[in-house]
Amino acid sequence: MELPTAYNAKETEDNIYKLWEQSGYFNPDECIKKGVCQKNAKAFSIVLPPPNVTGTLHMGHASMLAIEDTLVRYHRMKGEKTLWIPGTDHAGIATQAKVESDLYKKTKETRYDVGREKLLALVQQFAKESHDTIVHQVKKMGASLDWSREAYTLDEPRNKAVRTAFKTMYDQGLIYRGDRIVNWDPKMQTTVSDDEIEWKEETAPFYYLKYGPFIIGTARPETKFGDKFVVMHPKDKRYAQYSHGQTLQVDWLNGKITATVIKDTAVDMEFGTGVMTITPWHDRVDFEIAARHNLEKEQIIDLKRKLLPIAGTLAGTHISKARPLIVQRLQEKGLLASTDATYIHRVATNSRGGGVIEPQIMRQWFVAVTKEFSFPHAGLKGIRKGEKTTLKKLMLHAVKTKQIEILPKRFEKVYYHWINDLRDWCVSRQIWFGHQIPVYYCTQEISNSQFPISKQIQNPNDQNINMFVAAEKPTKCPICGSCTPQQDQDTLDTWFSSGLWTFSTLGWPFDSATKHGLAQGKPGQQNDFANYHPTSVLETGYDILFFWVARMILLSTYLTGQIPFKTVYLHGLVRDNQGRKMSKSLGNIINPLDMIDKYGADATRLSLIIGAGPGNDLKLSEDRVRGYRNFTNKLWNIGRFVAMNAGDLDLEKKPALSKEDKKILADFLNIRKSATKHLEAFRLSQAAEELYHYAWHAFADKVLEDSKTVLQNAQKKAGRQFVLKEVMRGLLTCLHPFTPFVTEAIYREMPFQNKKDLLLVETWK
RNA sequence: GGGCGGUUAGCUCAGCUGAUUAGAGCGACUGUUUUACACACAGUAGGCCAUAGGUUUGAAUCCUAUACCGCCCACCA
Repeated sequence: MELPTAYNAKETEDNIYKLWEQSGYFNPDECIKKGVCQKNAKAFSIVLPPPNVTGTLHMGHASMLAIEDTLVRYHRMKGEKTLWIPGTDHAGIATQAKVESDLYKKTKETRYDVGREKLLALVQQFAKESHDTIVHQVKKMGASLDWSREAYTLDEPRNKAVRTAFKTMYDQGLIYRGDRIVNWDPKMQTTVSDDEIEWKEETAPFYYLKYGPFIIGTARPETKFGDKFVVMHPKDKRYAQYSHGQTLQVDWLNGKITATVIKDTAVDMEFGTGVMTITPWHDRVDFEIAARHNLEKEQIIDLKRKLLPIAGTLAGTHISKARPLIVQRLQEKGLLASTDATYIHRVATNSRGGGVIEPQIMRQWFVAVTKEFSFPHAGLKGIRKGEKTTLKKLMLHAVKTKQIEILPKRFEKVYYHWINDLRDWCVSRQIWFGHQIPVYYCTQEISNSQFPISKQIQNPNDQNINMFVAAEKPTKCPICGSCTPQQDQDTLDTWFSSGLWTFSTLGWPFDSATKHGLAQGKPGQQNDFANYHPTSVLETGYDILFFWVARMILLSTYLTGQIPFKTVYLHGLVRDNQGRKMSKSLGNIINPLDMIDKYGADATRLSLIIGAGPGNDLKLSEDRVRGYRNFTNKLWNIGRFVAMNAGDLDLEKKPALSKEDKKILADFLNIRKSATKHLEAFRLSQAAEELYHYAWHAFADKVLEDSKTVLQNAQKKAGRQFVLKEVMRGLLTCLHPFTPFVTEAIYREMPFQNKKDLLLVETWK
């Protein structure tokens, strides 16, 4: 057959992907059915970190897909029962923020203008389109995912898992409702978790104010109305004359107030004057000081950042307008001692497209990470059923006992450190797109109450609400027996549903009678959890170690009694060739689809694998991709040479091999052995590099060149032809996980004996 | 403030448990259109492996310190 002299990735790849999909081999059940995998073979499973349905894939996703697909293909070719589950993440705040911003740009309407139902319809529409784009891109990369098991963090089976998880944790007291200080985003009108905060540096005037005999400093004079407590370090000699609990009359913003002296070690004696007043409602550190001394807390700023009646004449004024007025008043009253205009401080913002965070004390739902409970499962190594533990301890336990290994190892330390400082996790959000909290209120008892629950902040001590938690929507109220209970309007943090990902995609929760998985909802796949959990590898970027990896460990160990995965492989960030983050504003984004279009998916994949170690950032340039495109072409021509020169070999009898022939075979076997070793140790880069080097500079440059003369010799010809075909077959097999398209395309043209229908399921010995 | 990582050819990086003439890719230069491939081939140039000490028969590799670059966490009113 006449083959073109240059490999054309663009014309080949989509057809090859179709062949793979049609073969069914991405689904391990099909592999078993068709006999390319044993039913009792060792399992290898990965859940794809679900991309957010907020737009399109970037190079980071491409790198993730390349790494995972390489591992998956390798293990599939090793004959393991291999499952890679695809899915997408609804990404609550991020997605809703994107749709809200698009809506506002288009029609100048806010979410409150269009209402919950219409906004959700818009979000779902956007999510659907985004999903389709993502799936298309994922396929373009050649990812061998089992699409028959595709999941979505917000679909019905996952919703069932979320409701069950919430209910289980609530029943054991690990989810509770509490009035605590949270990060409130006034722009998105929702709480956000500690991890979702991004600190931005800002220069703002810093004011020194006279507070009775003291000088206090602040960058936020608008919070100072209610300051009745003045705090200093108990060992500060400068203020030894003042004693804890002592009161003094102070002339303040709205006239005379009674101030109380508090001594607390949280005060830094070196900073400023060593004295500060506190605003417990709007500052975490102040909140903790107030909690320690049981001090009164007062709200100053409302949820829209407007001042409350405590501000007197300024009540109802937005703080951005109020601030200069307050400074002016301070000046008039002679309370302003001095101003430092060059003060640099850091402002907390919502990294998911929101605004400046205003801490607030609010009634929200929390996961208790330090509360003791008795462990409900048997089978988790090192913890007995009924043993007292905490969620924090579970998270530490799984890694400390080496049941979970984090690569690179140095991230284990980072992980421990993060857990040690972990506070209870606020899981309720006031956005509309997400899993609605499975909490219900009896409408008989709370007829005057307002929903959503966050609005009840005006009356935080109200304990009269009759509520209950249910995994299934109740038809009749179990409290009054007659009303239709109303569901809480809040939604859950998106990471709560992604934290269940390894098992919510494998059939959890189970029907207690049949032990069959319910979430999967497909007959024949009910044993997915038994077969594939814990998953083998969790591969993701190191930037979401805390957001996601830690939470999966928490939720999986607690809810299933199993670790979610055995190995965590953390890849680095893909940066531009100068080491800068890729961003729209810098205009340095390299789009994976562009690279695939120009150079092929194989070249794009190699450029993301070679030179990338776990945890290390990768600098990518178009030159690199072009270089690997050249390699795919080289490989194609190696294939052509072998097909042209060894095609007429008699397949029936094995010819005699010369010493050189044997050496060539042995050399290749060494390379394969080494590649195997590297892959088992997750050194993908090393494996790919050695194979690359062998194919080009050993097999092509030496063996093929030498063969040109050997093949002229009638005695030696058959032996050499045999060797060329053997090595070619092995080389295609070993390279297939890295460059699946071109190797599959060559394989189709090769005159091999007992060829499999696809290289995809050729055996890696 | 605490922690972590990096510093090897012009650029991007390998170099795993110490002994290599210190490597690869891209780029540069010279030559070659040879019937697998010019997206190629043959060759050339280019490195006191950040700095200073130490351990060792032997260090790019292990230890200590310093400098610079980067990242993460905490956060000071």
